[in-house]
Amino acid sequence: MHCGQIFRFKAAEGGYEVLSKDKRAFVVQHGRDVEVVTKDADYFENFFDLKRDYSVFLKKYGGYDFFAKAFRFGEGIRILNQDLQETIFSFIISANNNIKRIQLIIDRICNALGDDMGGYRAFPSAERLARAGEAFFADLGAGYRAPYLAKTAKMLACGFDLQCLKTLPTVEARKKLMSLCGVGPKVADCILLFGLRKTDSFPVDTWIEKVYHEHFETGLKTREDIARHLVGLFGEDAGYVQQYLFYYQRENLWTNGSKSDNI
DNA sequence: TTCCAGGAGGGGG
DNA sequence: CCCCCTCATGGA
Repeated sequence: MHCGQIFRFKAAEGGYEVLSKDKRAFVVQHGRDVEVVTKDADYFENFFDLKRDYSVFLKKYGGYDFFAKAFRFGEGIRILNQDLQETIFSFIISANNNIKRIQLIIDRICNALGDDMGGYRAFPSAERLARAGEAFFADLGAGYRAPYLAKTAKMLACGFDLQCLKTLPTVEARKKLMSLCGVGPKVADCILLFGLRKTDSFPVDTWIEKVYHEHFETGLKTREDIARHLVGLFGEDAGYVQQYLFYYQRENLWTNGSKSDNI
């Protein structure tokens, strides 16, 4: 839950309450197994990508020492299949922000505008977000992202074609996503990966930039170049590899306060 | 006080 | 195309 793909979850009943779109699940870990309790089993089976065998990534990339450690550390990670609109708004908010505050802002948006589902609230529609306007987002503490959110909500409510993105090649879908206000290269990559399952995407944020310079090579400078290089290296597996590396890097710097992991 | 967080938009060259 | 600056907000 803590690998930064999803922002609507909280501790509950010995595990977590997980919200996606207008649906809810409770997850509890028992040793190596995780129990998922929900009324929408099919939705969350797809959401958590439960049919895929993730051990193949260790077999393929275990030769990279840093990846092998990252995989074992983050074993159980899934690339989530999230609602596209929710993913778009969530990651616009994520720009130059920290996860705790991203969670807070999204929580406030749902509490203010989401349908009451009986015990929790749904993520509001683009139409409702568009009606709320820029001031609404500013009042919630979205900061300078408030106008981005308002503009993108308006675009999505006014017929921006999200449907075609699923069948579009990754490069084309990326270009189209970046025409949304507040969606640059990195945010687009997150939307491609978590909202459209384009796994030939490698979101490069400040943490992945550190990973790259510490464990790969240092030839490339811009995040765009690094992302392109890593997609070239891992292809359709790029998104999976990225997630293990991101989680490991971030969690280690948190708990140890230093990079204790150079190999 | 300064730095940092799952960066992006805008201007100028 | 590139480089540079600025943009809220809150915690460390």
